[in-house]
Amino acid sequence: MQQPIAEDCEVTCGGSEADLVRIKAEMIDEPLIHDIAEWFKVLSDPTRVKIISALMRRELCVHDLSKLLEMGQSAVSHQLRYLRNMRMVKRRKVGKTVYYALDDSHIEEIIQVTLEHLKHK
Amino acid sequence: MQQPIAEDCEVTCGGSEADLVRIKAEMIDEPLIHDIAEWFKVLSDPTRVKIISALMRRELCVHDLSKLLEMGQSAVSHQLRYLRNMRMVKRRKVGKTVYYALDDSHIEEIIQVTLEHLKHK
DNA sequence: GTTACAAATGAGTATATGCTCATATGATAT
DNA sequence: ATATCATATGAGCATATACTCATTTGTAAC
Repeated sequence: MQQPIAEDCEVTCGGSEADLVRIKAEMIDEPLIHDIAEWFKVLSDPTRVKIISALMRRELCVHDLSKLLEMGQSAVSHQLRYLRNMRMVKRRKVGKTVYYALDDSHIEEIIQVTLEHLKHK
Repeated sequence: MQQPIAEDCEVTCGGSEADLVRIKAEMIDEPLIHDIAEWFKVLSDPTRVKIISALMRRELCVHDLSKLLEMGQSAVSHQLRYLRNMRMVKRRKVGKTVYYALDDSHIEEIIQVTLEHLKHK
């Protein structure tokens, strides 16, 4: 499709052609693959990890997050929008200030698992 | 540092200044934050998730991976190098062909956890 | 209404990413 | 040595990403 792939390679490296067909059928299907990638992308940026890390302690307003991360309010706000779209955080408005909190029960668990994993390397 | 942040905001949105200092101390520290982000970045791309997904069945050579993903050999090779640098996969050379296999005991577990998580949304 | 502050947002920009193409390397066979 | 196949790699390019700056929106106090 993209690049010329030898069609005459009947005896593939490891298994038979039928074997490949079977593996392809067993693989996670396309839409789910993209969901997984999208989900992991959330924590693939240091700024977002920091935000989550801070919110794991308690809910915080944008201003305080901005101070904690030593980043501009705009940058933090942009990332918070991203996290909100991904349903990782939720908002609570009180007057002029907006409080953000984690809105995903699994995220802390997954970060913990990852931390354990990184330690044992 | 980057953007003018009001210095006179003694009474911050939620907690005291000391509270913020404490939270900052409790947050995951900078180098670890970057390690976490780097680790999540591995699975933040559909192609890499597909490769991992295929290798979860059995080890495969570059050619077969290329056929399974319906992608050019070069593209697959580039991603495999990335995955190898991140110590996610390992190589086994037999003659001209190179077999790749998972080299991370935790990755399958984390994908499983993620799949469960995505289902319950 | 005006002013002031918190947060959100759009535009612009510099860098990162993932692919393609062409070529190089490594290994086997002749 | 030459040819061939499997894989690796460098350069180039198009798109995505994460920030900054300027401006807008939303809310409260005056």
